[in-house]
This record gives sequence, C-alpha cells and structure tokens, in this order.
Amino acid sequence: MENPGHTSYADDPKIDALVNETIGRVADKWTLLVLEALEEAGARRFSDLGRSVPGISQKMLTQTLRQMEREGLVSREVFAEVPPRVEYRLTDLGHELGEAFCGVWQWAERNLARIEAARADYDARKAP
Amino acid sequence: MENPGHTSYADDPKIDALVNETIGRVADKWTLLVLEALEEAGARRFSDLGRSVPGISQKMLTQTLRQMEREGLVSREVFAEVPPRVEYRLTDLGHELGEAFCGVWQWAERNLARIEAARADYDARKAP
DNA sequence: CTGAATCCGCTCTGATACTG
DNA sequence: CAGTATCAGAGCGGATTCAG
Repeated sequence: MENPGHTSYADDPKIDALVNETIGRVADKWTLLVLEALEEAGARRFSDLGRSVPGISQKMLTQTLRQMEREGLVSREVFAEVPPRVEYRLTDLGHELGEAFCGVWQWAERNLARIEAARADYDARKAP
Repeated sequence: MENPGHTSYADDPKIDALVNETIGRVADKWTLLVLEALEEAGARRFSDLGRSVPGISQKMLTQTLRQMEREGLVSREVFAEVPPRVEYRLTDLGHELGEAFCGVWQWAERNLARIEAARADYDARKAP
C-alpha cells in the first residue's frame, strides 16, 4: 500500500483528462461485450457477432463497431461478394485493451459474492 | 498466444452475465474518477471530493458515492458535529478495483498517441 | 447480408431551489 | 457543510423501414 506507484497515473492533469476521456469512450457496456466476443474468435462477421452478443440491437452493434474502429480497436474487412460479407477482428491495440480489462473482469468475478453481500447489506440498512 | 487462458473469463453464461452487469455498474465515468480521487487520499469529505473531481456536479457526486457505497467500494463516516462532516474512503474492495483498473489506465496512457492517430486516420478516410 | 435513416420513449444529467 | 427535491434538456437505445 502506501504508494507502490499506482495511485497517480499521470502527473500532468492534461494527460489525465485525456486518459479519462479515452476510457470513457472505450469502457461502455457494448464495447466490453463486443471486445469479449471478438477475443474468443479471431474474426467474425456482422450477423455472427450480433448473435453472439446477448441483447444487442443491430443499431448498437453498428454504432459500437464504428466507434471501436475509429479508436483503432477493431479492423473491418469487406469482401466484394454477394451476398456481402464483412469481417471484424481485434487489432493489436484492441487485444491489449482486452488484456487490460482482464484484471477488472477477474476482480468482478472474484468478488461477485462480496459485492452482492455489500448490496444486500446496504439495502437492508436503507429499507428495513 | 492463441489461448493463454484469458479469453473466457467464465464458463458459466449465468456468471458471465452477472459479471457484465457488475462491471456495468462499476465502470462508469464518475465512478472511475471518484475512485482515482479516493486512491490518492486516504479519506476525503464531500466538498473536498467535489473539488478534486474535474467537472462533477453535486448531484452526480452524491449519486455516485451512494452507488459506490452500495456496491461496497467506499465507506461513509458521519461525524456528529456542526457544521456536519462526512468522510469517504475506499474499502478493501474498492482499493482492489482501483488496482484492477490500473491496467486499463496504463493501457490508455500508454496508447494515447496510437488512439489519437487511429481516430485522425479514420476521420480522414471518412470525410476527406 | 450489411448496413443507414428515422421516429420515439426513457434515462441520465445539470441547474436550481430548499432543508437540517 | 452535506445533502434532498424538482424540473427541463440532451442523449441513449430499441423498433422499424429502406437501400446496396
């Protein structure tokens, strides 16, 4: 504890703001789920992806993929065929992000019970 | 690589859904910022926190702190004084989450330039 | 099949005012 | 100081429709 070097991620508040903004764009629900879906398979096409992400709508899938593409997390390959085929895959950057999130994922998985207990406890104290 | 064990975080889809839901509640913008602010200082009072989190409104600060308290991330200590004083600090759980997010933070910081470049490139291709 | 475009309800947020 | 209450605007996200 004390200060092993992980408390301050950036000394420059300018950088800090940029980092926060970046995380904000990258850490939303659908992005996480698509990231996970793409980590399991090397490449996936649009509909396939839609089917493997639980409750995502076509609009949100499109939107999420566009944003991820813009941030450089996924690459998009269009095949000149009929019917059209488009494949998405993680870039190196995207894969690295997936690995980084791995820690958060594991934290959540490891502490599900604790969190559930905390919530139950809180609710019990609030509405007895 | 191929499959070093970090692709599938949970075999049980039930658990997987729970984990996603948990992350959804814990990975929002304000929570991240408050988490960071609280990691730097052991304990902080309400207004102090408000001042150290860039553009947060009083309403969002209250809301975020309540939720974090509910999830067991922060503890809230009220002092019976006048004027009132309330101190917030991270629980062990909260601190562990902070460490888990450290990886994402570092990823973002390390790749700011790459992301910026990807975005510029994407925008250039889209609107030339 | 892979999208883009539109309509629309609902939530999330910020501003403001008020309380203990 | 540390909140709660309320209201209005912005934006998210789903359903549907249309196009290449």
